[in-house]
Amino acid sequence: MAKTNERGITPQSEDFSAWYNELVLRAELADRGPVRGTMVIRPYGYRIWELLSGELDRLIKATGHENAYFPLFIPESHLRREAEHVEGFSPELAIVTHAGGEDLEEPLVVRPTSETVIGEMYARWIDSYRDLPVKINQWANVVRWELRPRLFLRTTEFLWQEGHTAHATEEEAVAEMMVAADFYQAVAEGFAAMPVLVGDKTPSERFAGAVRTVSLEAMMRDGRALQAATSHYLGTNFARAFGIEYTGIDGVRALCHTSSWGMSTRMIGGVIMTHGDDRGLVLPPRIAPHQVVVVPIGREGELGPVMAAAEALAAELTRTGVRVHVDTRTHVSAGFKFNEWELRGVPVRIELGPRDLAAGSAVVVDRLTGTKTPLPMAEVSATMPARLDAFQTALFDRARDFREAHSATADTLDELAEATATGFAWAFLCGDPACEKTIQERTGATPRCVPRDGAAETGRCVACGGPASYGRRLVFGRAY
RNA sequence: CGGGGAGUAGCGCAGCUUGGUUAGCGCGCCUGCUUUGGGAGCAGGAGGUCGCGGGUUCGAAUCCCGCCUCCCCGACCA
Repeated sequence: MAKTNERGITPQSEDFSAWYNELVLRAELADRGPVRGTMVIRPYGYRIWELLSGELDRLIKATGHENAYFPLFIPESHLRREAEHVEGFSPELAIVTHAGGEDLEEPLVVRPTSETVIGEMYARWIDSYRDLPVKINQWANVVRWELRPRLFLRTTEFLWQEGHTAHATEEEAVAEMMVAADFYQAVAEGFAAMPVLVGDKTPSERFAGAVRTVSLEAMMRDGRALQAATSHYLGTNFARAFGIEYTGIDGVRALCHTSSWGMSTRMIGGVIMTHGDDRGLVLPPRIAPHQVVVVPIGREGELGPVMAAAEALAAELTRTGVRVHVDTRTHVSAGFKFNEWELRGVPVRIELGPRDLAAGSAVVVDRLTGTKTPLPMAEVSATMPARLDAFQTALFDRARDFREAHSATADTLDELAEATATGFAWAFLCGDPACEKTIQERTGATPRCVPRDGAAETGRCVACGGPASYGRRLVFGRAY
């Protein structure tokens, strides 16, 4: 365990996971629940989730999906209908065997995901090609029993959104999978300022029961990969298992092609590990609960006018659409507040004291650079939206530059091991799962995805030297 | 599940080896006064089933046995 004085947090370079744990707790994003692996999302963390999920919800609706809600409990027998699916999830299921004071006739599984219940219902609702496509999303909690929990990254219960669609053809279902991947990328890059590589999973990394899985992979500041969201083309696997069929225009009975896609509270963990530094969290303005915090400074006698000016400035900022918070606490010092709001990742701090009032100005402080800029009061709110936009862009650019600086092509296992020790490796793979296994055993890294933007290229498998599949290099990394 | 570490006040810890007053320290908390431009000061105060159960003993936070929980590192996962 790394040492830390009671005021600071363990530096990233000393112990990244200690840094992460301390930060989540100290910034009051979340706390551990009484049951191992469970998490309480505190108001500050939940607000981030609201901002993130609000944007995603808007995009989901804008692409023609409707929200609904399906039950938490799934009859165990239903889950068993899709063989690969059960097999994939069985080690992490929570099962209720006793309820209402009696043993249940049939155990109930607490949903680890809802393909099965939703499939069951779709089978009931879909009769004709005229009923298609069905495009439904739900916001829900799911439970996957975790052996090694981490707040936000891997908790036994987590919040997410799961979209489930049914289509007449493979082309439509695959296109749907890509629509979802696109809006996930828009949220990750445009709001979380987290650059992602989007592409197919290899068969061994695919979702249990899927024909294709597309994931978004981001690099954390310790060089490891985080899967930020996934989107699946399920083929007719679930349609066959649950009887999701329609009669076509030609009168022929056919199986639907389905898709599913999800983004979870893990994204918050990604934000923390993409942007945070040794002083604490750094939040992208678009998902920051407070984009600006005003810290009034002054002795008791002179605090009145300062507070009044702070409130007036805040009102002005609110009018320009900025989320602003005035820290009116009088029992902690100004210096304490500076440190605390830096720890909690507020993009811009405004210091306002008697000296500023006299000069008709305020001091604007940037969380990323620490730069303090005295500005005439009138300019503070006028320039704030642009300042926040620039901050958002700077965060994204910094994260992308970091990823590029920690990525390398690898044509041998040694090169792959070296690159993935600190970041990503781009390498060829033949497609044999045995080679993936070899690579993981030798380097700890796994293929994260086949980046859809990767340049077309051919070569030899980094593990066996055989001819490469996929027509391009895959990204490898050590995964969270 | 395997390996390592830890359970003592809200948080972080000392005390345990070598049993013995009323279990300490820092931070935080409460009250008052002074303070406030980078984690304020002084004074006073509150706060403890020493993880749980059993045992040894005149006497256990301390020694012995059993159990539970949490954290970290490895194999599966959004």
